[in-house]
Order: sequence, then structure tokens, then C-alpha cells
Amino acid sequence: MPRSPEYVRADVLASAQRVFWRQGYARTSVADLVAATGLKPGSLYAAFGSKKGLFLEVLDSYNRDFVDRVKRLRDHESGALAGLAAVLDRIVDNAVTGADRRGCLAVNALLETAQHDPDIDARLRRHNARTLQAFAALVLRAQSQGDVPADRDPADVAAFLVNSIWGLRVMCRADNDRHRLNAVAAGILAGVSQPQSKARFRLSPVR
Amino acid sequence: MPRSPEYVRADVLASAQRVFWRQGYARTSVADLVAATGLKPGSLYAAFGSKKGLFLEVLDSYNRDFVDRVKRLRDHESGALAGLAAVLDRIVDNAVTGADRRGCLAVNALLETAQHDPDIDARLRRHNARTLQAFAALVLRAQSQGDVPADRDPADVAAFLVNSIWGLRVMCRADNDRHRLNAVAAGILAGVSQPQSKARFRLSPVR
DNA sequence: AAATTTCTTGAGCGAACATTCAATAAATCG
DNA sequence: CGATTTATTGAATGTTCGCTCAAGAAATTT
Repeated sequence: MPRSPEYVRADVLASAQRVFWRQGYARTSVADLVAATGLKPGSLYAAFGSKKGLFLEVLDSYNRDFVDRVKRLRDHESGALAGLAAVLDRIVDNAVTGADRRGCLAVNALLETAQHDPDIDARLRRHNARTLQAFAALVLRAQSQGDVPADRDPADVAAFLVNSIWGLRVMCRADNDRHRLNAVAAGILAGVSQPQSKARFRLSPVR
Repeated sequence: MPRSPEYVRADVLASAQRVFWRQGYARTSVADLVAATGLKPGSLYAAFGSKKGLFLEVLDSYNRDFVDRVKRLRDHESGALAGLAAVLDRIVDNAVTGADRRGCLAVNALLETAQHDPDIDARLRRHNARTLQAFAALVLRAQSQGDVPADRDPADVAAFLVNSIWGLRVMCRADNDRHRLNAVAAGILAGVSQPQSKARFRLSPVR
């Protein structure tokens, strides 16, 4: 008895992602989404409930793809850390050539909307945890390949890595000086492959 | 013959900054600004031209304050690098205790609006350059105090630092795990005080 | 083919938005 | 005091927004 939808859900999500990524959440109107996806308002709302519902689903698929890419990095031909280096290089290159200045959709969403919307906030925190886990696994692999000192906590290194990459994604939007961005990327890699720090300065005294 | 304004410009900017910082640019309505500053729409527009004009002036004063703080860090009693450590510690602490989860106003603005507005974009790039300069001066001082290896380019270290701090400001909004954030801060400090990296992985091949 | 169910369509809703402006008030100057 | 200039006020404007809904179209079932 039912009539089947004329659209493919994944295609709609991909189109919506493109618009949200380019314009941000607030600046994207439902009219934009209608134009991008080809679905009329009624169909969009029937399928996703609201603009926010669509956005959440876009974020989900974005994070899924991202984590998958990180997982694939583990099996990079020249080693896990070399794979990471290649990724950093690509981020810098895209920023400098102007091929991609949109930054990271998740970071953008975090800063734009997360604090004002508990639903989006919760979703992004979950994604963040998954991302950290994926990077920790990458670090573990790099340790087994001798590229990261064995005495370091993979979770700590992963946090440093994610932090740095997020910074890079921000920096790339304010700066396209190749030399400077390369220096940052090199600093990140050096930070990952250096031995356990000796804690020369005290952080966070117990209160 | 003239009548003098009843408000103090700096006070208006301070109030506006608080609102913009908490809510972001787009989510802040002129009505919010009217409520926060006490100025009625007409006066606001007479004084700043537009919502954007007010925002730009807020960004200016924010960056001025920020750069001033970094400059003062150079003369920290326990050395420039120790001063930096204290700042990182405070960022982490504020994030964990929930005292300040607004992140950095400039980073927020960069991700929210810069790409869509050439005026804001240009302003933030100028601010970024000033910030990098201030941090480079800080690094230079730390080098003279023996806390940063002399063979490192201050500008490169500064870029790494700014990158990392921006990352931290983002991370703090998705995560309030004290141990993890501390690990990141420690990694940043270690990255700053380690000797020139040996470039184990090639970055950015010439194209 | 008729009945039933689901999908599509797009005009239209109320609310919120940034901005303007004519009127009023205050301050300074001759 | 009268004239002039500037500041303040807040209602009104036109636009844009997310979202709804009644009507029609297509697919499946009986």
C-alpha cells in the first residue's frame, strides 16, 4: 500500500552536508536546503522532522566518515605516523591553495551552535569521544611500529593530536602562509614522536 | 552647541562584548544589545552604524586586551614560559570548573562569520598577525631565559603555540576531562621546549 | 478498478529580525 | 532667551525565517 520515496536518503544528506559546511547552521535557510536537495519543505520535514533533525543526521554521517578515515590511516603503507603526516600535509595544502577553507564541519558546529543547543552539544561530545578513541588506536599502532615512544599514554597523545588538528583547522581559516602552517604541522608531529615529557612546569595544582 | 552622549563608549563595548561572547554574532539580536547596553536602537546605530560595526569594534578591543595580556606575560616573575604554563592551566581550569566555556571570542567569530563577511575576515586576519607577533616576542624572551632552545625560529614556535591554544579553546568546549586537558597542555609546553625537530617525515612536497 | 496508504507540492503562517525615522529632549552658543 | 546642534526615543517598516497543512499524485493491495 505504501508509496516509496523518490529520493535517496544518503544523497539528501550529502547535499545538505555540503550546504551546512559551506554556510554554517544558522546561515543555512530551509530554502537553501530545498534548493540543494531538491526536496520541497514538506518532504524535508516529513523525512527529518526539522532543520535541526537534518543537521544532526548530517553530523552523524560526517563523524562516521571521519572516524572511518582515521581507522584506514592505521594501515597506511609507510606506517601509521606517516599516514598522519600525509593528512596534516593535505590539510595545509588545501588551506594554502584555497581548495578547502571550510575547516572541519564538527568544529564549526561546536563553536557555532553547541553551546546553545543541548541536543547538538550531546551529539558532538559523543562524536568527540569516538574520534579520540580512533586516534588512540592510531597511536597504538604507531607505537608498535616504533614511531611513537612506548612510554606514552596513547589516550594522551590522541588528545594532543586531536587538539592540534582542530587548531590547525581553525588556523587555516585565518592564515594561508604555507611556511607557517608547515611549521605548525611539523611541531605537531614532533610533539607526537618525542619521549614522555619531564613536566618542567607544574600544571593544575591540586586545589 | 552640541549635546554630549550620556553613555561611555568603553562601557557600551564591554556590555556588547559580553553578549556577543556568550551568544555569538548571529544569535545576538539588536534587541539583546539594546537590553545589555541600555542604548536604544537609534542611539546604537548613531554610534556604531550597524550591528556589524559594533561587532568589529568589540573585536578590536578584545584583541587589544588579549595582546596586552600576552605582552605582560613576558615579565612573569617565574619566567616567560612559566607564565605561559600558568595561562594554559587557567584555560583548562576554567573549562573544567565550567567558569568559562565560551571559548575565545576571536576564534568563535572566525568560525562563525569570517568566511561569509570580508570585513570581519580582514579584521581577524590583522588581529591574528598581531597575536602571532606578540607570542613570538614571548618566545624570544623564553629563549633568552633558556627555556626554549635557541635554534628554534620564534615565529614558528609562536605559530605552533597559537595553533595549540586555539585548539585548546575548541577542545574545552567539547570536553571537560581534567586529566585529558592537562595532558594536552603538557604536550603543548613540551612541544615548545623541545629542540629543533629532525623532520622525520616530509611535509609539503614541492608541487 | 477501487480502496488505501504514503509521498509530494507550494502557498501561506506568525514570529523574529536589522534598520529607519520623525518627534522629543537636552546641551551649548550668541 | 532664542537659535542651533546633537542625542534619545520607540514605534513602524519591510524582509526573512522555520515550519505547517490541505490538496493532489503515485504506488501498492484487495
